[in-house]
Amino acid sequence: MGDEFCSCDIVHENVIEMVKKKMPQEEKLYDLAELFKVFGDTTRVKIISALFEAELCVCDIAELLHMTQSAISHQLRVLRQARLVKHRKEGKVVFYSLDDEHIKNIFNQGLKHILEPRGFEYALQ
Amino acid sequence: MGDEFCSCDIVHENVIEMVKKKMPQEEKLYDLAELFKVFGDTTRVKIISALFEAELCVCDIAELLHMTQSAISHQLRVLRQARLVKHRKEGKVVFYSLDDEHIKNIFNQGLKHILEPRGFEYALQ
DNA sequence: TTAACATATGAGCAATTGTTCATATGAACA
DNA sequence: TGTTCATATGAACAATTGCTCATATGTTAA
Repeated sequence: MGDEFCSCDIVHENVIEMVKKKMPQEEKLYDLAELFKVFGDTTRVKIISALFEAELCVCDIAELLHMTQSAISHQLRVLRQARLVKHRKEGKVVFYSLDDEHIKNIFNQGLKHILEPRGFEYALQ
Repeated sequence: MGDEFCSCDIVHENVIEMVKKKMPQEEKLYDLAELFKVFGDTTRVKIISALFEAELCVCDIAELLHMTQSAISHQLRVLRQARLVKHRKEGKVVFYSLDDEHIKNIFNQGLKHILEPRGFEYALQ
């Protein structure tokens, strides 16, 4: 028994079967990773964080983050495609804002983890 | 006024100042991005998802995900360093489990976003 | 229409990342 | 002690990513 993927013999087959049955579909987990990937960049996190406070145009964000308009525009595209921001045009100016109530929750849960005091065992790592 | 970062003149200075004051420290946002980066990989998401169901040894995970022991071990290292999993040794075997109550919340909030029906405007993108 | 401007986008490049392969570590047992 | 086995780790390589630069798009005003 056991695939070629692990050389070991002590695989706990019954536990594996149980876990396999309970796990979400592969596709959902893939999408989930794709979503978190979007949150996994400092620039994008900053943009999201800024949009919590106010609707902003591309130039505002560029100015705020001290980055080029192009760089911001590229990242806004990623955020748009992930359905995290929406935009509203007013003449030449495009205003961006957050598009989802879940975003703040995801964000805050993440912050809770970050701010949690580190246990003893981790001080050693 | 305005830095060299954005060529535009219509920057909303007052809004920018307000947002700048309200935003979390740069360092916290960096750490947050680092955390989400860990969630932003299919293999790691699968590992976390599996550990929701049961404590597993490295070989179990490798078998479950049809991946090599080495690949899994490398990823467990990343998860350990992000304080997302903890390990327990029993002889030669190392059992991994989740290390944080927040993880499930982050995960579930992400799933809510994924599962949300897409709005009309996004069908066009 | 033409000029000016706000934003979007494609190509290119450097930096980062995830896997594989080979090997090291460290525990159990003969 | 030496062997076996479960896991960890370093180097190398391919794939991905985020930025820059140049330019395209689309809107406003002269």
